[in-house]
Amino acid sequence: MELFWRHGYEGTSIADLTTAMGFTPPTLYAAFGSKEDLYREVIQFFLLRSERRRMEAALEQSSAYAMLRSYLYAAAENFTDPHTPAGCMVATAALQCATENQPIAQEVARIRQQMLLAFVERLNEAKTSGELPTTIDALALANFYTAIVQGMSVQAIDGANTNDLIAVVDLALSAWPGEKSEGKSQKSEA
Amino acid sequence: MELFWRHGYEGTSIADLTTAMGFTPPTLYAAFGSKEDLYREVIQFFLLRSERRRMEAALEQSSAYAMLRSYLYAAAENFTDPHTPAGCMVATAALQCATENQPIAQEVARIRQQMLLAFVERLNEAKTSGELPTTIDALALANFYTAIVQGMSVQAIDGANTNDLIAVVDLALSAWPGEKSEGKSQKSEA
DNA sequence: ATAATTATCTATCGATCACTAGAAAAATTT
DNA sequence: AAATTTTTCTAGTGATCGATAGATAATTAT
Repeated sequence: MELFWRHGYEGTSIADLTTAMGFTPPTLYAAFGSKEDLYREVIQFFLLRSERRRMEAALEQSSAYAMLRSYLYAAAENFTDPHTPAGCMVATAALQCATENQPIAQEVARIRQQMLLAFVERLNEAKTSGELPTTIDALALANFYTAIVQGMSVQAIDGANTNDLIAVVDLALSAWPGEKSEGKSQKSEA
Repeated sequence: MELFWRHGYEGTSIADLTTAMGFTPPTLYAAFGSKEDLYREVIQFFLLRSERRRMEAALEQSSAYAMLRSYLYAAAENFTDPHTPAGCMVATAALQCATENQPIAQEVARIRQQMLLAFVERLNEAKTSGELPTTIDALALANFYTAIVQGMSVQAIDGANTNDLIAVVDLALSAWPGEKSEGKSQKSEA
């Protein structure tokens, strides 16, 4: 996971993987089938380990604003965690790749769309509950906060630290077009 | 340029390039030296053709807010221009690559930093002129709008259209912490 | 027209790509 | 302990990677 995270799908070779894991190619192929299968498995592992945890904690918040704040602060921390490669493994993964690897790019893009849709659903709930004006375009708002997450991933890869990203998050939250009600277990402001 | 733009540095092979250009490898090497040299030349061409034009038009605006609006609207259009590959060739390029291509990644990252610094300078001018409160953190604000640009590039690659990105831009502009004075040749609102 | 130069070709270089057949070793079962 | 199964290894597959030597064709200079 760390190799794919840091170098991407095309930038990581079978030799890199087997060297890092301490065995030879046949063992890798017996265990994972192919490089593509392994990458898909790694992405799923990453999602369970990082992304899903982040999203589930965020969705527990009682307001959509608090959900976004929770998610974005967690992203700011995780993208700059010194124990893992910088950035997000899906937010900015496989954006450009060779034609033969297009299926990989599409799969990662599909996961990004799912992340977006989770935001859209939560924002629509907020419109129903009255937290957001019904005139708000939930998809546009979700695209905006998703863009922030993707931009944060780029900047983390470029060397930004946690505080840099928190400053970006605070500015993004200032664009929130509804009441800024608190969630039930909000984090402290930075 | 189109091949590198669409498939990235690692995703584009010499065979891809020579086939598209209609000659053989020795011709390419006689003309450009190496794949790496060619890529650098392509990036410079891209900057002159797209990025610099966008930035110079934006910097002509008389207010920092109008500059940002000009730049972001131009990006929304350019990133989704059907005549060119989606997204930006530098904003989201070479984020993950093999160890041996790290120099390429660093060069593109350096260009991203220059783009950021141009924003920072303009925002500091805005603080001097009184357009922005002196309490504003220009670097943080520049990081925020740069993140938006990078996120827009990701979303353009994922299939977003111009209006999708304009909606993101409008939300980003709503976070502007100063007076929203108009530039001398502003574009119409969407 | 001939000579010199430039440009492009064919054919290939060694290295590395993802991947695998078949043998050897380790673990498990009887 | 012997037989079976599973795992991992050595050693290599053909394909493609970026890049090049040497021949040929096209252009330019004399």
